[in-house]
Formats: sequence, C-alpha cells, structure tokens
Amino acid sequence: MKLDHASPKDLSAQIAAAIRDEIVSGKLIVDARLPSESELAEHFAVSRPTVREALKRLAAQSLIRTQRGATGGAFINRLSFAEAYGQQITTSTLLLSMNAVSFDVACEARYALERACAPLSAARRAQDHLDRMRAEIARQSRPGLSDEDFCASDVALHRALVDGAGNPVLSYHLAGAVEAMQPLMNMITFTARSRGAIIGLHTRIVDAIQTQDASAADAALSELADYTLTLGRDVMAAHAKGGAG
Amino acid sequence: MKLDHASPKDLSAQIAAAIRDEIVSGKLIVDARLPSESELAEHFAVSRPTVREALKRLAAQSLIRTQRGATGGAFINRLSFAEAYGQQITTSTLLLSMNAVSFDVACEARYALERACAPLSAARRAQDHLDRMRAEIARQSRPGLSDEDFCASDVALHRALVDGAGNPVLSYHLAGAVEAMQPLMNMITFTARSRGAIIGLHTRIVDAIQTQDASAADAALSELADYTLTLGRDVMAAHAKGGAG
DNA sequence: TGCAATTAAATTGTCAGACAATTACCTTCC
DNA sequence: GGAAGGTAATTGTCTGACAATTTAATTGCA
Repeated sequence: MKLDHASPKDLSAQIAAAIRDEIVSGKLIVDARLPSESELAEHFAVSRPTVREALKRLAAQSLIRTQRGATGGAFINRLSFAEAYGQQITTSTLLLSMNAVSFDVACEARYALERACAPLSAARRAQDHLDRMRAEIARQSRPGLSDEDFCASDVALHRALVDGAGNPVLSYHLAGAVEAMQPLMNMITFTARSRGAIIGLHTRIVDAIQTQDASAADAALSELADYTLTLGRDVMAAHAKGGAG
Repeated sequence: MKLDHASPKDLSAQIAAAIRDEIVSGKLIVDARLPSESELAEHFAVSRPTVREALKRLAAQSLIRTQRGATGGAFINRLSFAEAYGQQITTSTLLLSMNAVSFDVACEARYALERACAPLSAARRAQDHLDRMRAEIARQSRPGLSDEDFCASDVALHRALVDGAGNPVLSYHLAGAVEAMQPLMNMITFTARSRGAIIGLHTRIVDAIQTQDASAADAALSELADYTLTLGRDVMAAHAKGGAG
C-alpha cells in the first residue's frame, strides 16, 4: 500500500493497482466499504481528485460501486456474470477489429469452442434453449430478412446453443467468441442459397441436440464451420481483389 | 455526443460511454488523437477534472493511452493480445471467486475448452510448446516441490498446450479459463500418489500431441478432467465436513 | 410516549483556478 | 549549419470550494 512518487506511472494508476491487488487477493471482500475519498487521499498522501481518478479506474472494471450520502462511499462490487459477459464481448470485439485478426483465425477459434459445448448441450438438452434455437431458425427462414438481421439471429442461435450447456462459466468464456464474430460475419452477403445451407445445418444441429446425439451435432457443427470458412474466404478474396484493383 | 446533466449517472460515466461507443463502432480509429482535455471539457460543457475521470475510465480498459507534452494527448490504443490476456485473467478470477462458483462447474468449463484445443495442438505440434510442456513435467516430478509450485507448473503446462494450437484468439479465450482455476486448485493437497497420476496423464497428453494422435490426447485429457474432478470433490467434501463440524 | 418534520452531518459529484512536469517546435546565436 | 535555449501546448497534480444526496439525530407536537 505504498506509492512511488518518482515513478513514471500516474499516481492514480498506482493507487488503483494497489486497491485492485487487495481485491483480487481477497483482502478486501465483497460489499466491504473502502475508506472515504478524503481518508484515502490522506493515507496515500495525494489529493482527492487523484484518488477519484483511481476509483474511476476501478469503477470502469466493475470492481467497485459508489454511493452518495452519509453512509455512502465506495464498495467492493460483486462481479456479476452479466457484467462479465459485457466486458468480455467488448474486449473480444475490439481485439479482433483492432488487430486485423483474419476471418480464418477467428472462425477457427469460435467453432472449436462451440464444439466443446455441443456435447454438454446435447446431454442436458434444456427445453427453453431448444425453443430459442427453433425460433431463431424460423426467423432466419423469413423472406426479406436483411443480412444484418440474419447475422444477429445466427449469433442468437449460437448463444442459445452455448447457454444450453448449462454452465455459466462456459457461457461467459464463449460470449466473446460468438459475439465478436458478428462484425466479421456482417461483411458477408448471404445469398438465398447460402442461407438455405446454413439453415439446414442449424436444423441438423438442433435436431441432434434434441435427440441427444452428440456426435451428429458435432458433425453438423464441423460442416457449418467449414461452410462458414468458405463463405468468409470468398468475401475476403473479393475484398482483396476490389481493394487491389 | 450529448450528455444528460439531469441523469442519475455520473457525467464522467456518460462521457466515457460516449467516447467508448465511438471507439467500438470504429468512428475513432487506432492511434487517432482525442481533443485535449480542455477542448473536451468545453465540448461537453463540464470541467476538466470531470473529463479526466472519464478518460481514466477508458484508460483502465486500455482503450486509450495518454502522453504528456506539446504533441501529447489521449490516443486510441490498439488493444494488444497481452493486455487482453491480462484483463481476461483478472475478470475470470474475480468472477469465480466472488460468485462462489463450484469446483465442478469451473473444472468442467476448463477441460471442455481445453479439449477443443488439443486436436489443433496435435495437428500443428510446435516444437517450442512441446519443449515447454516437457520442462513443466520435469518440474512437477521434482521432490520437495510445494503444492503451490506444483499448481503453477500445472497451469504453465496447460497454457503451453493451449498456445500450441497456434491460434492467438483461442489462447486469449482460454487464458482466463486456465488461470482462474489456480486459486481453486491451490486448495487441493497433492499427495505423492496423486502427483504421480497427474504427471502420468500429462506425459500421455504430450506424447499424444507429439505423435499427432488427437484422439489419444483427447482421451488422456478426459481422464485428467475426471481425476481432477475427483480430487476437487474430495477436498470440497472435507471442507464442508470441517466447516460443519 | 410516539411519531412526524426538520436539521445536521457525512460523503460523493462537480467546478474553478493554479502550478508543475514534460515534450515538440521555433528562434537565436555562434 | 548546428547547437543551445526559449516558448507553447498538454497532461499530471493540488487546493479550496460548493452542490447533491443520503442517513441519522434532534426537535416539536399530539
């Protein structure tokens, strides 16, 4: 809990790191109240605005929440699955878009992870997730659906597939992998033919899960992975050609 | 780019959200420079400290970096894989510890995801990753190794296995799943017998990857998952008994 | 006594202004 | 022409103050 006033790093970053370490290590437990900003300022021998900047850093990561008033203050926040999902999706999306990750690599990662979920989804076969997937397939079959909506429905179906595994930790890890693909998928123009092929594979996947046939689900997912990869490669090739010409 | 001064949310949170949206949507591209703090303050009609709190929120998520001096300012940061790994591990660890995720659930998620990597690792079989895994196995066999070091070596071996898939996106997603298990694994007391069993399975996994036998690797991983689950359940049962008695 | 309204206190949120530290650029002098 | 120094721009930090919000205590009244 000591700072280096001569360090090249910001004081607020050092303070945030010190408090974060105490949270991660478990010294500060959930719902515990941090000292007031004035007390923290005195403790670290800095001004209140500097402390505030540090607290905002922690708030940005959902590590603390603040409350005004007499009994207010900063409290250690219980990181909910919903918040973690959101952070995961944001980070994954930015990671892919900013580092020019190729369609191939992102696609391979996504389907490898999804195939890990399929056996669990098949074994547990929750009715509501099956219903969600059927509903998305119905939506994908609607004529006049835009490519963007088709992609959104595709993502929703795959999210249902993942959630069907009944393991929230798995859902958390997969959330980013599935959602971050959407911007890449949105670059694809889906013909009636390709939509039909995808819907057919989606149906095979859901059928297999319903009958708890894990290997059939895996086979269909594998085909879907290959097919998606083909579509993506065509688009990327066309883009490269258009960009060069 | 407008704020609601009557909103219950902090102004700094609103400003951060506005800028974050522009980054995620791609309107602000990598290495672009934001207006200076004074200009932002004028634009949003708030004071500079408020703008600074907003910028610190973004800095906490590695979305921007700041630089002092005449040509300094806040720049859109390219989210590196290394930074994303770190965030992923922190979030995953906190998610597990704060939500009292059971050993079973965390373990299931971890091994399901790892088994998704094994076929790719076997197919690509990078020498340096094989070497890393062999080195960790050697370390695990050393007498006098503490349980904590044994766990750390276990994590390192599995990280090498995951990295061996040669897909950085996959490594990113798996980083949290593998690392976040360490605190849970640290609760286990490893007997000489159990260490031997684990080392044996590790050896089988590495051998299988070296010979590019994906199914053998999967089988060994599956056994390791079952064995780890058994160890964990014993510990949890003992803890529950001790806690109740 | 019991209850409601008011007041006080504590805490975060925001603002204004100032100075320090750092860095790039320009000017001046040799 | 090159090097030294000065200047401007920008972030980092500090001080002090006031506003908004919430809880707790206090007071007044029936």
